[in-house]
Amino acid sequence: MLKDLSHILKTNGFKITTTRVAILHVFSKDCKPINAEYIHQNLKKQKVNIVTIYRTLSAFELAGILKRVDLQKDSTYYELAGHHHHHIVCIDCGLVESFDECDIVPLSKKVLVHSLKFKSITKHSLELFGLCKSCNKS
Amino acid sequence: MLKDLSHILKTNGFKITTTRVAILHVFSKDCKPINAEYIHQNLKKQKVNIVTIYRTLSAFELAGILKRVDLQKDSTYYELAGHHHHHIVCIDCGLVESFDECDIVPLSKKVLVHSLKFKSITKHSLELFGLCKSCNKS
DNA sequence: ATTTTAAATGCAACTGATTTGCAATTGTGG
DNA sequence: CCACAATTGCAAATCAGTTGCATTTAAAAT
Repeated sequence: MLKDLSHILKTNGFKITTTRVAILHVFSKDCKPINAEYIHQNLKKQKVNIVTIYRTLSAFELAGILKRVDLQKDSTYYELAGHHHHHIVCIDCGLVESFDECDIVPLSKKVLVHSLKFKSITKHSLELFGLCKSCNKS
Repeated sequence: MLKDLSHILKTNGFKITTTRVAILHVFSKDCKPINAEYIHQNLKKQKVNIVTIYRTLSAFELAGILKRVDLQKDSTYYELAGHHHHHIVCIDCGLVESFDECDIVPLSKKVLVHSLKFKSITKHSLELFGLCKSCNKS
């Protein structure tokens, strides 16, 4: 799997550094949206400066390796840019679950037809918010 | 119309201050999502401290007068909490247009049925991103 | 109309996330 | 193995937003 990760770096024109492989590893290990701070804490052995993590996240997003996810939290979350999906976020504890259902494309087309000012739609955000089963009890 | 605005304040248990009426006025004048900085600049005559604006925005959101809108910009945008709608945002110039179409409720229900961890869905975010007619030319 | 009181405001300082400048380090092609 | 550009770390800066506290003010009570 580590070979996979360096392959991602290579095909995107990045140098294969331990730091970047390790960062990618955190993403592929926990398959969920994470932020810079989370990565920082999960790299105890590496001791990577948080600035480097921020720079890496930006670079990876620009290259299309990572996708920014908008969870309406205080900081920016990213996940591996794999297949298209969305999230449900618990407004109480912050738990995140993914789902694949997405009917947005036909909606986008309809909206675009009615739109006065827009010519094209290239992406969308869609996140659901609610209470997870644990938090719903309280 | 100013009477309307003070009425909003009164029914929500706020004092009728010139500052707050003025802030509400900016929202009702330009019918689009705006941020603290925008309000600050559009209150030249009033000279309201930006801290006051931040506090007012929070209070109004809590009271349900304003709704937070997530446009994937650097700062937080709000608009008057009226009827349910969503936005298209130009990824080039930031232009925002609204639309009313929204099929999310049936989708939410389907997702909830399949969800392992969630018990209820209370709200959702949905914004479209693309190029407006001016920016599409370049 | 005047007093009283809690809400509203301004100012200054602070926080937390993220960015920038610059010098030191490290992959990688030649 | 060398040279050079990419990568990293460190310190300081930036930017949105928050907090503490003293002052002001709208509105309720007198």
